[in-house]
Amino acid sequence: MSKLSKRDHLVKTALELFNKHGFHAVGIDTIVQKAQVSKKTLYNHFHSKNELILATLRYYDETSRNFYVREVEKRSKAPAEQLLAIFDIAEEVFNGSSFYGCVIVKAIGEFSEIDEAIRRSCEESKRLLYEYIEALAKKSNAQEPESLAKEICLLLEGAIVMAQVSGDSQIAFIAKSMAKKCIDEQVGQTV
Amino acid sequence: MSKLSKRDHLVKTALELFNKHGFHAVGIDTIVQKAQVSKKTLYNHFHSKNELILATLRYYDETSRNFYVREVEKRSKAPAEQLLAIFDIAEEVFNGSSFYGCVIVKAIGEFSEIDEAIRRSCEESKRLLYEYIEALAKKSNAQEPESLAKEICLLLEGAIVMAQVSGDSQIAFIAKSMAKKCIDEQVGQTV
DNA sequence: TATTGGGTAGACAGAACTGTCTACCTTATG
DNA sequence: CATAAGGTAGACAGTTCTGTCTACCCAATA
Repeated sequence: MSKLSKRDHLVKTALELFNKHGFHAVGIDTIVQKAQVSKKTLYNHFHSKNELILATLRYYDETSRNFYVREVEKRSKAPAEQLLAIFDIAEEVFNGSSFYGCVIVKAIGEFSEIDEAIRRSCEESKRLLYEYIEALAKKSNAQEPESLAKEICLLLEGAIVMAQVSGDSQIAFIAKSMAKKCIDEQVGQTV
Repeated sequence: MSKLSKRDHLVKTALELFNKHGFHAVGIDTIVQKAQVSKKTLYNHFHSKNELILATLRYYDETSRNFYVREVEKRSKAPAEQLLAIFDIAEEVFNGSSFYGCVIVKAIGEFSEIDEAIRRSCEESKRLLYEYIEALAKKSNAQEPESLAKEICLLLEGAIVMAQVSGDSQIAFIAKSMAKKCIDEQVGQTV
């Protein structure tokens, strides 16, 4: 019980720090200090920093995708509209205080040529996101759901980078209007 | 003369390493070893690692944007087609052996909350890219060139991330077809 | 030839980071 | 109460990193 919550707390704290400052820039000492946990405890739960990073990425992957899925279903029941809702949610994320770009992309940037396990975990994460979007595309009876899903993913990734660089969360709505055109083309004037 | 070329060589080597492994992951020792230059020489030219990073980003910004501008002009004279050519060039870049995602995005991810000068340099770099695209959009008589330029930038950034994660350079052509729709909408069936 | 500038190699100091380990504390339970 | 599990604080070893500095070398030039 307390074991799980300590571990969980460590992962959450680490995610916050990694997300903000990057993975190499944040040391173990900083993490345990911020998490109010002893170094021993951290190394009881994780054999190494890279293992903590992996756990952090898995945690982010799950909570972040869960969040999107939940919010999407909250906003609409029509699959085509759900695809569009993704961008409304993204805008709110961009606007939030803990947005520093995509932590998965950050991890790939720092580890793709250094740690194979981290690289794979990141690919998996992006693949799962794609599959979720593809499933929505199929449900909305798109003519070429794979193609539409790639387009939506591309728009989402583009919006994330633009929002990170410019700080303008409204870019999400530009991406949304572009997504609408892609969807309409394949589904035929839904919204 | 030899001074300039040493400096230049250092910057090129550093860019290669930073691009591949990230900025924090690459140490000064690695750079001087790979560049076949003594540590003293490096610190004669740059006061600190961060200054070397700044020079590296400036160098990348110039050469990379120059490369795009040159290639674009080589491929077409019509501004609307030039906007599309950007994605053909991007595909070739993605396919190249030295593509590891956008080094500017990588730098923002590692330094945006750590080093203000680096952050500003990255923003400037992306701004200059945007302005180049906006200029092309204006030349192609787009109804809303700012809006079109944002769309093209978004598609380009999205394609870079997707290519980096999936390793599939063909994503550039998906972005290109999406860009074509955006352009046609504002310019009126050009290509 | 003598000198000077700019290079090399690399030792070194000092800081920071990862990971280990000891010594102590707290809390739940038999 | 006694004990055991799991926590804390933090010293410590060993490595690595940044940045400095010394000692030497080579090539061009007065």
